[in-house]
This record gives sequence, structure tokens and C-alpha cells, in this order.
Amino acid sequence: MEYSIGEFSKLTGLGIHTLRYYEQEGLIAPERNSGNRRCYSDKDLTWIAFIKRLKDTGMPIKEIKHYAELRAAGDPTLSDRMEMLVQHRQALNEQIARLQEHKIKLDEKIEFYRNEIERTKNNVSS
Amino acid sequence: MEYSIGEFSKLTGLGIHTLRYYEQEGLIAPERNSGNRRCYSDKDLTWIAFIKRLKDTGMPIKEIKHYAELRAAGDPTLSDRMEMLVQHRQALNEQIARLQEHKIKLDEKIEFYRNEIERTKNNVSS
DNA sequence: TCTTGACATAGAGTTCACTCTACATTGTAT
DNA sequence: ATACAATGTAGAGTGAACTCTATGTCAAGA
Repeated sequence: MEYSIGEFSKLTGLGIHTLRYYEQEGLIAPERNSGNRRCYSDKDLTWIAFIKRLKDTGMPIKEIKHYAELRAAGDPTLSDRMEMLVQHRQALNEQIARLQEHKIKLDEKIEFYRNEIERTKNNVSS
Repeated sequence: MEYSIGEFSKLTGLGIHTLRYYEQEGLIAPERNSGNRRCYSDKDLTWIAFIKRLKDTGMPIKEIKHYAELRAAGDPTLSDRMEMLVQHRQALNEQIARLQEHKIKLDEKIEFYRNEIERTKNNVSS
């Protein structure tokens, strides 16, 4: 299947402007039809899904662009790309660990508030 | 203990400019000494640590500012603050869940690359 | 034929969170 | 007393990632 930018925007949840911006930044390179309109494919769909994953895990656009360039260069860059992903996984693991630490502290803080609120209630009624 | 902005900057790891910016944005309100210099306390130190936690877990400055205002208003806002933190914990839990999902997919992708690289090696030698 | 709506490009504008510059003032060591 | 390092304010600049505006093209329906 092929999609116009409007259809593709709905499928991906990314705005039309954002899709053009991503193209300009070298993240994606859709085909063009006779009238110079963008023609997104199902491959583009899975590729955008992966881009979103990289973005959501904190990879900057510049780095995704680099990955996209390697990808466009085909098989000879397979191990470079894997290397990038292994590095990124490392960062992701650290990020998750940090957030879990923060979660514990936040739970403690909430527990502290619960006690404080109980305490102030008692003060009011005494 | 009390600290000048320079000392406080080193203790917190935040730049002097950033500290002044945080003050301007209403996140923190250090005392001033005779000569109008900022005078940070140990309380400010634990408060900044908490601000960093909120920031690292994705809370925007505006929202932290709101929390800071409630905090400055004292005990009557205890439950409002707790409510904010409970909400934020919810968001944090979702964030962690998303990242763990992403991590699984990334692991799969890396595994896929490992196989692809193996395959292309074989092609070369055949 | 005419109008409308989706699409095209180029470039400007926005928001966030800093980060830096210019210039004035103050505290401290010699 | 003087030099100089740290601090003060006000405001400009930065980089990331969009987001929007202006203007133009083109295919399809009334």
C-alpha cells in the first residue's frame, strides 16, 4: 500500500508538518509520485514506528539521522547499526534504573505526606 | 550551614546561571545577606535535590514552580502537594512501563541484527 | 470552467530550558 | 588604597524539536 502524507499522518499520529520536518532532517525519504507528491509505503510505516521508539527512548534527531544514513547504505553497515543500538540499549538500561530509583524515593515522599496530613489533622482537632 | 551561589553551584552540580534562572522561575527563593548576595541553606540543598528528581522524571519547570508555591504556603497545602505527587507517580509508572516495552523491542532488534550479520558473513564466504 | 481541498516549498515563529554577555557592585587579600 | 575575584541585574543568544504562515500547484467534483 501507498499513502499520501495526509493518510500517513493519521496512520502514524505525526503531524504533516512533522513528517516534512523529519524528511528535511534526513530521517525518512518517501518516494514521490508523478505530481511530486510524497508516497509513503508500508516500509515507511514500520520505519517510522522504529524512529518513534528511538525518540521515545531519548535518542536525538541527529543520531537517528545518522542511523538512517547507515540504514540507507545497506548491508555493509549492519554491524555499525548494531553497535549503535547496543550503545543505545546501555543508555536505556541506565535510564530505566534511574527512573526506578526516583520512583522509590517518590513513593517514600508520598508516604511522608500521608503521615504529615494525618499529623496536621490531629493538631487541628486537639 | 549557609552557602554562596558559587559554593551551592558546586554542591548541587547546577551552574550559577541555572540557579539564578531557577530562582527567577520561582523554583527556589534563597535568603539574601547584607550585601544582597544569595545565601543558600541546607534546606535549599535538599529542596534542590527534590527539584532535580522531579525534573529527571519529566516534570516541567512550570509544574515544579506550582509545587514550590504550594510548598511555600505551608501545611494547608499538604494534600494538594500529595495529590500532585500521586499524579506524577502515575505518569512515572507509565513512563517506566513504556521504556521497558521499548527495551524488549530493542533487544529483539539487536538479536535480529546479530542474525543478519551472521547471514551476510556466510554469503560472503559462499 | 470554476472552485475547493490536499499537497508542495521556503522560511518564520514558538516553546522549553538553559547559557551567556555586558556592565555594575561588593568582599577580600596585599 | 587598590586590585581582583565573586556576585548582582537585565536582557540577549542557543539548540532542540517542532509548528505555523505565505504562497504556489494541481487533480477532481459541481
